[in-house]
Amino acid sequence: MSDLLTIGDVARRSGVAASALRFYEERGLIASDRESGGQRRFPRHVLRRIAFIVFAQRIGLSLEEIAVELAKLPANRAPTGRDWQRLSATWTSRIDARIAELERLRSGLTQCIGCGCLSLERCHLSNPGDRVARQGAGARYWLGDRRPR
Amino acid sequence: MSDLLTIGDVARRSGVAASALRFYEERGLIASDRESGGQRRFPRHVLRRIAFIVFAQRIGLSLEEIAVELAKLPANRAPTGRDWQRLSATWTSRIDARIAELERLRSGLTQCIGCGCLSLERCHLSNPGDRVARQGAGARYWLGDRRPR
DNA sequence: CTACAAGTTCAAGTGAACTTGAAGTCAAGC
DNA sequence: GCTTGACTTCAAGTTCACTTGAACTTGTAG
Repeated sequence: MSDLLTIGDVARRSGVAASALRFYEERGLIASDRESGGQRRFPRHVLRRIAFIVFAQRIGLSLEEIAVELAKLPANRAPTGRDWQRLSATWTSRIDARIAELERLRSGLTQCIGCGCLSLERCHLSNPGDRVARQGAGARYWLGDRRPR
Repeated sequence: MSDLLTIGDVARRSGVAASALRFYEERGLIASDRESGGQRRFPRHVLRRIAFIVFAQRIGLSLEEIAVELAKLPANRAPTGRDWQRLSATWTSRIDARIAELERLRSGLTQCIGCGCLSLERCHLSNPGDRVARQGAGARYWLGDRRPR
């Protein structure tokens, strides 16, 4: 197994479909060299980047947000453990916020829905806006979202 | 304010757009009577149902799943607090599972990504398949999903 | 050298959850 | 009785994150 991986290699090793990898490349989340014939050759460290993408999605970030984060990595040298940790630090708070929301929802579920306060504006389980359960275009101020404009 | 609400009333009171309410009705999540002229008139208790829908979405259920849950409510009488609580009981475990996953992700973020184990199959932060961060068609067995067929 | 698996691009399709627009009808206030 | 805002349906559009298909080219094993 050489130092450069074909798209098929990367797909097998990461569990991410080749079509998705091409899509990520198109969106600038990963990069590849090209062989003389035009085929992609990925440096091995792309696997780490892909792992990060998968993690981040699972946490609830959009590809666009992930791209922004990944852009913060140094372009000229291979990212160190410290680089990665700096990125992920931001997210810890995001995860915490989402956990807190889920805990609020859990108590709201047993308390509010059963008791009836849920039926109106009194029930403000606050804290909106993370993307995992992001607001559609419709505002839901039951959950603390701002009122629709 | 009478006992029957127009779609505009419901939209204002729930914060859910009228177009979304029509969509929910089409999908069988809520129901309405019609006036002679054909306009919708919603019984007041639909607000509770809508609150439930919004909650459930926030937790991560799809509309289809929510429809299944709501179908368990007694059709012939107004649901009691006990009815609602029976529904939401199922979800508590779901929320707990999602919280657990987020906690795993949080530690994975600081430990695995920094250290390098994330780069390959050794890193199995298990437990797949809730819908908030649901798997796309691409499998990601890094996160414990089954391998693609 | 040839077969054929694996790669390429580009356009179009998918599904979830809605929104938007067009074209028309209803209902409430004056 | 008329105006005006709220409502109706239906079809088509939107965003996200990909996948699928067609038509074609590369690269490797025998």
